[in-house]
Amino acid sequence: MEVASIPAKKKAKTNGMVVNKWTGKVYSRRYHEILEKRRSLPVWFQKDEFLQTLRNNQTVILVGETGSGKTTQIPQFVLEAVHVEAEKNPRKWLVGCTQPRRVAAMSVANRVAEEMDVSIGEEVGYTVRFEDCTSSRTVLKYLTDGMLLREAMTDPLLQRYKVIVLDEAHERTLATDLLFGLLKRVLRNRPDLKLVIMSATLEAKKFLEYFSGAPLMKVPGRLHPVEILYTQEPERDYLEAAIRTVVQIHMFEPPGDVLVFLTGEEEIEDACRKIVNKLGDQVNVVPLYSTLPPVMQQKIFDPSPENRRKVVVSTNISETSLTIDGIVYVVDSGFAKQKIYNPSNRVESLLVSPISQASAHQRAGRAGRTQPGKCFRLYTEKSFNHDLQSQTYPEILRSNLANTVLTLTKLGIDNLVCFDFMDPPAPQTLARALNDLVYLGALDDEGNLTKEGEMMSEFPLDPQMAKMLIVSPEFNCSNEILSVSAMLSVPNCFIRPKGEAQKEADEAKARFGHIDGDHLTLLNVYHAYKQNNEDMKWCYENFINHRAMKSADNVRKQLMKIMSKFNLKICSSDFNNPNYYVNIRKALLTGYFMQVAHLDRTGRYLTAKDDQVVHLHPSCCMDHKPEWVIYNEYVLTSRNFIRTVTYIRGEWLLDVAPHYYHLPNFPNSETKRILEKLYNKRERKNLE
DNA sequence: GAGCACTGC
Repeated sequence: MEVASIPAKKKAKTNGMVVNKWTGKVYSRRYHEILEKRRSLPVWFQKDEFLQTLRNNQTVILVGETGSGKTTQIPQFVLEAVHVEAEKNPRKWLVGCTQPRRVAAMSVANRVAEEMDVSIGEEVGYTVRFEDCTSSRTVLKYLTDGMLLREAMTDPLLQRYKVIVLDEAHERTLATDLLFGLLKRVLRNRPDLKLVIMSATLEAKKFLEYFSGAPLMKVPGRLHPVEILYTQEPERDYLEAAIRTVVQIHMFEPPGDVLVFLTGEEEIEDACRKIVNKLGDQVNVVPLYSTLPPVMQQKIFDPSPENRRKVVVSTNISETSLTIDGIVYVVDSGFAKQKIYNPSNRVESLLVSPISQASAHQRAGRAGRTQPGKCFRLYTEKSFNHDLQSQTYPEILRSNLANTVLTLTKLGIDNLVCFDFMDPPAPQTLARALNDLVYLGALDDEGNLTKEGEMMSEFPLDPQMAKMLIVSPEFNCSNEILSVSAMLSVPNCFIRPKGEAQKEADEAKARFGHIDGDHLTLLNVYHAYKQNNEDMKWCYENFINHRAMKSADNVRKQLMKIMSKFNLKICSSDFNNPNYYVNIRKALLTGYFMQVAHLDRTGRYLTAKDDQVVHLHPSCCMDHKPEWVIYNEYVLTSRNFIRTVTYIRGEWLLDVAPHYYHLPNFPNSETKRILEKLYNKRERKNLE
């Protein structure tokens, strides 16, 4: 790359005005204004150093704290370098930059388009699920990490790209972790491809070892100093301590907004009430969590009336996804709800657990964005140093990997044990995932992808759901299974306000209720929504979340497209056919036969094979307890609940999943004895 | 008779 020649090219002028090499137009005034600001960003002081490093290495690791400008500037630097080379080589090359979140990919792309004085979707674009805002002119593309992984499925060597920038690598999302291993392989086969790993704080040593030989470049951030204050003694009750701290900040500290980190919706609402009880309208208290409607979320950005102090009580959402300016004080409870996966019973659950040191660091940083701040940690310094792990466990170690294994297999990784994971998952987790995929028919006994598995891997869904979609035409109900799948893929559509309207909401929900279960209830809701022309008012009157429905419709369209691609028939039984719902329930079971529970003689449900005692979730719409049910989710909270449950018949298990309900290798249990009876009954029938 | 940290394809 001829980095040195860049300034010369910039001198192309018309009437003394500098011309934008991308559009051939004279740069706007706005461009020059922004350029001035860009030049003061910390990364600009290391621009030449970065380009030099990139020229001499295939992989570069760049660590830059918040405010360094790396996400917007580095891809543009890369582009300059690549463009110089591309002029000699007319082949089309793309610079791709991944983000863990859709919103970030879209907003950063918009910002960079503005900085480059081009229209979004032209030279600079983005690709996220449901939206591809790029064109044949695009040279710089922001995309979600999951999207790049998808692209790798059809383009294993990522031939369209000349440079890939993996941003926010420290977050260690599942997709980013898979891309690490994948890209290492691709780099070996494509000496011309370059990779830039960008991260806030990271376990530098671990990254350097993993990308052996890659140089590490550090860029300072532009944060104001944040004073860290610990408690002298461990706090017994972090909620009470958090409220007390907010009151103290309000009474003794100079003006400035407060951000409190707690763990969940209920706790946050509770804390907000208590703070209001203590301080009344001296402060402006605002809750913040993901399920809050966007209008309410927007409230955190509104200036407080009469310059009152704002207190934002938030979940982890403001640690990564949302940035609130003007925060001067952070109160860190030291806890967050985190996903835990237990491979032995395949249960994912949310558990309130201590955060990592890296996470605590990130939280503290939120206090220093606009001026020097203070962070009150509700734990002791000793606890910080000795009890908190340095980094949060990467997601890959906390997830069910069935989908991951399917993706990797599709990507041509046939020996998972040899795959170069930065943190290899537990062998038991991988084994369980492989097993499940064999049961689902996605892999054969040798672990090779089957034709069906090939199709399943193309659906952006869990393998069970993909399976039920693929078989649904055989049950003449793919239309209905598409709708159910879409509804299961979006947030809960039922709104249940606290207080007086609750009863009304429950009655509204009951009107959609289907006697045979929740999956069919969801189908009823979807049908009613369409019959009422997707009307917002109708949703409001029926306590249905309009956003969720719109998003379900979107998902449904995407899934239908994939179905058509494989020539899977889109069909329905006649609604008056007595088997209309039977067919749907059988199709559901063909995907979810591993998530079945049986009612024992004492009136408890036991999961098939694992024999765990589970309870119907109170949100379940069935007014009776059928002998056999399938469930969509196993949730571990105050009790073991199964949620979204539908009635099935035991005999169907023998038809739909004889390999899974093969008795010789079934553990001894009441369920097994019942299954034996079913098999015997069937045999007698066959003999008659 | 209870809940959904947060993402993503």
